[in-house]
Amino acid sequence: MLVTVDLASALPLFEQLVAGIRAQIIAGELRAGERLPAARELAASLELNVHTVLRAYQVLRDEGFIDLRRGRGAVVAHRAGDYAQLGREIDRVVVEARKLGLTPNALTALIRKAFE
Amino acid sequence: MLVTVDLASALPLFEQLVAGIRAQIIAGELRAGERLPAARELAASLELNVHTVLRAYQVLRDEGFIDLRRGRGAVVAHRAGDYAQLGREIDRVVVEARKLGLTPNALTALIRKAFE
DNA sequence: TACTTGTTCTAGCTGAACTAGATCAAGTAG
DNA sequence: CTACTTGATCTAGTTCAGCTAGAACAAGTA
Repeated sequence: MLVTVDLASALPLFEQLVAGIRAQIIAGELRAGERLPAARELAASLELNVHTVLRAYQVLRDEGFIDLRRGRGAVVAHRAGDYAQLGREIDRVVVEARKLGLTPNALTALIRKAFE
Repeated sequence: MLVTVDLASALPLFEQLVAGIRAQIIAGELRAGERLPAARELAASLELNVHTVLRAYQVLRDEGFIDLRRGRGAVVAHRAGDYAQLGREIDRVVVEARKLGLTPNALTALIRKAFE
């Protein structure tokens, strides 16, 4: 599993981990039942604190993307739904936003408002 | 102009101001040339610090939504583009995300990645 | 039984966000 | 010219989220 982290980014480290792993699950690069590296292991390879990785794992669990159990580790959950259509919709909204010269922040803020 | 702020929100106050005003400009509720309240004035009515409002105004200026000049205040900028299509695309992507049980955070993270 | 691995707790550090007050500079209005 | 308005800039103190660190605990595995 390939996940990278940017210390200079404005996004919190645990959010970067969440985003990276979540994107891979949605893209099908990580399949249901597949096991993620142990938190201590991933933390060591990324030179992060265990707590940071664990927090990311807990967010992914809360969102339903993985299952966590002591002794067994983190496993990609079985999740219903086809993400292909979502990907196409996302591409379209990004194209439209770019056309209007919106910043990523502006677009995501608008979407967050529409989500309420 | 109606803008509200939620002290309990995880979003920074200045971001909430930016999002609120930006949304009104895009929705056409605030028109090009129209003047926003003076920073000191808006700060007083929302019980915020002037610096917080000024920061929001500066973000909106950086994004091209308003013009700022000393003595004259903040004025909605003339901006090309039709936002109706964007609104429809946003609605579609939100519907799709809801269908898949995604959280707002998950959706915005995916969009941010697609924007890169 | 020994090991793995997530869970929980305490604790300290850092930087962003917010507030506060003061001063400056560009523009407006009399 | 003068007084007022209003954004720009600077310093400074407080609070809180994020990150790190270390330890002990509990559920599961071999």
